[in-house]
Amino acid sequence: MTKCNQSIQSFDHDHTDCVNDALQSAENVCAQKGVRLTGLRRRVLELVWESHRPVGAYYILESLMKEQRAAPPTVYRALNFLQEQGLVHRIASLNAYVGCIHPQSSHSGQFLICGTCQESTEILNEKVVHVLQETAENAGFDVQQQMVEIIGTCNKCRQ
Amino acid sequence: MTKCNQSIQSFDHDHTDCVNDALQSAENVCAQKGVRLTGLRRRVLELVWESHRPVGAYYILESLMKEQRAAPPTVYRALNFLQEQGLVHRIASLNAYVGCIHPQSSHSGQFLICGTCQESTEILNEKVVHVLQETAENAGFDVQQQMVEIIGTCNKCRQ
DNA sequence: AATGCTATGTTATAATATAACATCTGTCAA
DNA sequence: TTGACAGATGTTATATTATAACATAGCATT
Repeated sequence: MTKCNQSIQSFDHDHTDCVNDALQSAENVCAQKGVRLTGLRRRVLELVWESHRPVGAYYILESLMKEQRAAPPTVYRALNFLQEQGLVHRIASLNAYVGCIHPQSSHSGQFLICGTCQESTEILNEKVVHVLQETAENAGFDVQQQMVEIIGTCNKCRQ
Repeated sequence: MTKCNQSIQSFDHDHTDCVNDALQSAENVCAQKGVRLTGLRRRVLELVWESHRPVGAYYILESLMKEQRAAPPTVYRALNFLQEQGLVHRIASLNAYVGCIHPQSSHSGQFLICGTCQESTEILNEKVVHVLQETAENAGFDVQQQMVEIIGTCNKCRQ
């Protein structure tokens, strides 16, 4: 069975597996880094992963409020933690969050974002990473993070 | 005298020239496209250009309010127009706007954004444009816009 | 148990952006 | 010249996204 790529194969696999894999992977990453994946943080990560689309903080908040008392800072703090650990990415052009598909390797996210269905596919083009790094270096610029967001229409929606 | 690059040479040139050039260029672009660069739009563009940093919509609003009655939609509509005409870019990671340094040629913006001084330098690396285009195409994705924002520390601030 | 650190709760508010509808202004046809 | 239309702007209200500031709880170490 194909693995979830946060979008491309949305409907041809059992997404529960993807969520579980992501959570297990997160446990490992956090254990290795010596940081605490608390119940709350774990649950927020799960909520992010359950959606095939990038989800807004307030959407997560609503889901969370069905289970417990929660306010915006609750969610934002969890999301910030998850971002810092490389477990989720924030997509700036959508003000939304999406699970990272390879949290083991540190990297900046590159995304194909469909304006029609809102699904987002994370890609990782090393060539782009390097060229951008090089360009920045030539300008004496020290890179901390690369944000690449490509907005357009996905294959499914073009048909 | 060097020309303004929205940041790199901030303090070694007469920025008034840059602003004037940008406004003149905008007039030409709009005339050519048959769209109206009204007084308001022109003034908003000028305010964007006057700053060497990307400016927020509410900053522009405040400036504008010193001269005339204005409300958020006034500013957002002008900014949207300017974006559509390729005269300004919106930097998603800052929720801020910056004048485009080559509005004649249509393109997506690539930016080096300094986290220390907030200055942003627009770059245009064709290689990146092409590689991203290619990557997207291979996924059957139709690109409408490329957003590249590199966050880090600029040369000046590293010293 | 006392201490201190991290995480979470709670309240309020800041910052960014848009909806919806009213009015004005310029253009062009009759 | 006028009136009819379209596009631009004004106006009011509100939606959406995010953080500040301070209080409390939970856990680890001594």
